[in-house]
Amino acid sequence: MSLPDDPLPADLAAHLPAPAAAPEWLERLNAPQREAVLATEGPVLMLAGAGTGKTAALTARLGWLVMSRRAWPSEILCVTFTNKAAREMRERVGELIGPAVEGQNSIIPWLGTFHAIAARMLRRHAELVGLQSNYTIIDTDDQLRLLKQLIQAEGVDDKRWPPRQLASCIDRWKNRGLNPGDLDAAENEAYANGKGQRFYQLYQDRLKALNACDFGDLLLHMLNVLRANREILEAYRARFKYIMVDEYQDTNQVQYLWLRLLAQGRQNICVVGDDDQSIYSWRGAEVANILKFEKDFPGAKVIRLEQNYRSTPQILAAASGLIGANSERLGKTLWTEAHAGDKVRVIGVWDGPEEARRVGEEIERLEREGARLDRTAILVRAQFQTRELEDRFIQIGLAYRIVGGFRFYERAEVRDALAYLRLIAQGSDDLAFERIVNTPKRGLGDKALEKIHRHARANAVPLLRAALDICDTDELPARARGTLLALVRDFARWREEAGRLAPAELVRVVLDESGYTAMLQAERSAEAAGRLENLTELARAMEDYETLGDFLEHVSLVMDNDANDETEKVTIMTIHAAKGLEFDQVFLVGWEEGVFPSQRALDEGGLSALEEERRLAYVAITRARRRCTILHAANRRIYGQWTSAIPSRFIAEIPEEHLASETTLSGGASLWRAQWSERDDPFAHVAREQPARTATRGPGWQRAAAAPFDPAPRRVAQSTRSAASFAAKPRLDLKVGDRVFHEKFGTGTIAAQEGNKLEIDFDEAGHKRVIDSFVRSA
DNA sequence: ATGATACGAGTTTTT
DNA sequence: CTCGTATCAT
Repeated sequence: MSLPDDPLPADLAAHLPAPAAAPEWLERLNAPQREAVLATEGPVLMLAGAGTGKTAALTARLGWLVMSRRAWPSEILCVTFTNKAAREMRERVGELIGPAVEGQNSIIPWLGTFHAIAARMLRRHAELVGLQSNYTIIDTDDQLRLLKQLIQAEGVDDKRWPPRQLASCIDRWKNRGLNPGDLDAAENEAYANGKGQRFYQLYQDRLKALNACDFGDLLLHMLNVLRANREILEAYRARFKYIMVDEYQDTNQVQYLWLRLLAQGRQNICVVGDDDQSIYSWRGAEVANILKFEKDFPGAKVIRLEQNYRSTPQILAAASGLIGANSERLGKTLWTEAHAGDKVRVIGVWDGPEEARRVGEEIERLEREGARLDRTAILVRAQFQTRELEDRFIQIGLAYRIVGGFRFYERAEVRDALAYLRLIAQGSDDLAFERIVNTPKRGLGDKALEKIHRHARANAVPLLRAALDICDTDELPARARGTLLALVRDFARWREEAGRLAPAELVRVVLDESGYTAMLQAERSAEAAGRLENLTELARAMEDYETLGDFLEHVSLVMDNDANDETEKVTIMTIHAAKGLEFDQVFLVGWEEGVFPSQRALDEGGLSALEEERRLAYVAITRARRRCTILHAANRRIYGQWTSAIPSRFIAEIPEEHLASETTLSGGASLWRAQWSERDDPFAHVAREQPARTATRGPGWQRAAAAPFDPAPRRVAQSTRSAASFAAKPRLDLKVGDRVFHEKFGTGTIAAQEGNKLEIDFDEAGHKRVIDSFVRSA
């Protein structure tokens, strides 16, 4: 077995500097980093604490392998978890060796995410798992629709056994490298009383029939290929002289098995990770993989990167003290040469709204002192916490951006557009057809679709073809037949045009002629405006691709939304999303029992879940370069219910000498702290103090955390007016009664104007107070 | 076929 | 409370 050759950069050798000379960038690394770079042979475990220059070391190693001519770029496998990380590494390697090989569009061809690399390998071996090499990769949305169809076809109640649950089972199985035949009885029971295996098998069969696979399949199929075909495995082993893996603590079982197969043989595998930053066990990551690396690869060289270049000693000590409470660590001692800096601040407030006000004030204060908003972040445990902050920031006119939520290609409008394109590229893409047949509304509902389906099954043709055929019959009402025929003809025309037009041009034409654009324009909401923008953005992204096929092949794996923001904004995001990032100022909100650590972790996951929450807290604190402020509220409204809350145990676990506590509550922070040392059980005193007031409504997890609190909190004075906007002059171009447009709330009518603050009755969002600079005349 | 209301569920997220 | 889905009524 030999693999098709990658295009080797033929001019590389000619342009590389003499191999003997140690490049200057190698000298700039610290001793352990350099050691990790130069230890090219044999297994290496690089334990890289937060902010210790992990990426620098990894990219230097990659560069060194090439420049010392130990391997051609195409002989190095370098795996990351996110496209972002892959992109960053590619850029940085480019800076090291790039000048020598300018013009190469891919300097290291096998540098990418697990999924991108597996997808690429699988294109070569698709037939071995019953797929064609032009298979499509379906996303979660398609996956769920497909599963739902299967569940209903089997006559199983999809209320009692939601498709989501089945999807997560299948995902879990695939993450663990299990094929349908590998499930044991217990796993089989996990869905619909022992129908787990059957549905898994049905789903795989259906995917095969559609020439499609899901994300999990990319790795599992490839694992199956490597396991079943010795000669293919040997060919890859021969090819990849060196293997590098980033964020090894995040690998799941199938990724681990996949790597182990490839790395055994030469044993030139270098993994980088930090067991203290393992925060993805809930999606299959196994910290055990990094903990047992030395056993898997005997004689592995363990290199610790412990010099931190990011944070102040105070922040570092706070984080180290906290993570020290975890067991089963590989153990690192982070140190820094930086000056002491401020202690970590802990601020106790009365309730959620006060927390948001306080964060706003602190940020405005820092801003006046010269801090940059784009180097400031507010990290939350869960997405719902962003709302209060957002409300407050809109009110005081503080520029912010919220990271997370839906990724670009997951947005409905983008997926709709992609469905059109997929159907143009492949008329047999039934999932795409179903998606857009009545979007925009064309009067083709369930009835019509059902008939098309029947026709398709009867003649064993794809839905699009069946739609054409059914127009020759009188099965559909004349009206529906007309629109359907028009749609099918549109597709025929678009397919022709696809050959002539650039992809970006094609998508504009399609969105226009299908009426999709018109549909959004007709809807005058802020959301619709945003959607139109997203579609423009999609077309722009397509300009980088030559053909429609090229674009579609890459879109599901490597599209993400870098909001390339022009204005300086504060970032609000989850701690998970912040991993790998750093900010001068970090605000950590909602550090209360039940919020962080989350109640779910406390209820369900036992000690290991709590320790993961603690690692999350560690990640959160170590994002901060200069200043770290933790907030917690005594009362919080969750799902409409006021609940009282006690400070997170994580606050108590931070060594006191690195904390500066303050509180707006009488009694002070010391009171809370005292309660903590009293008992290990976080709920002990809650139960003691308010035994009779257990809530009878709401999800169990709020009940366990705290008794409902009433009456509504009212302790803190209302309306701490933002200093920045206090004396501002009103805009002369606006007056009460004017119609205005706000990018978040849509159109509305001005109800009152006071200084630069407006009260607006929005058509959809209701009555809001906003700063006038955020609206324009409508 | 489409809009209106009831109902239930409700961390973390990448590919 | 607030969202999305499911069912129902038009």
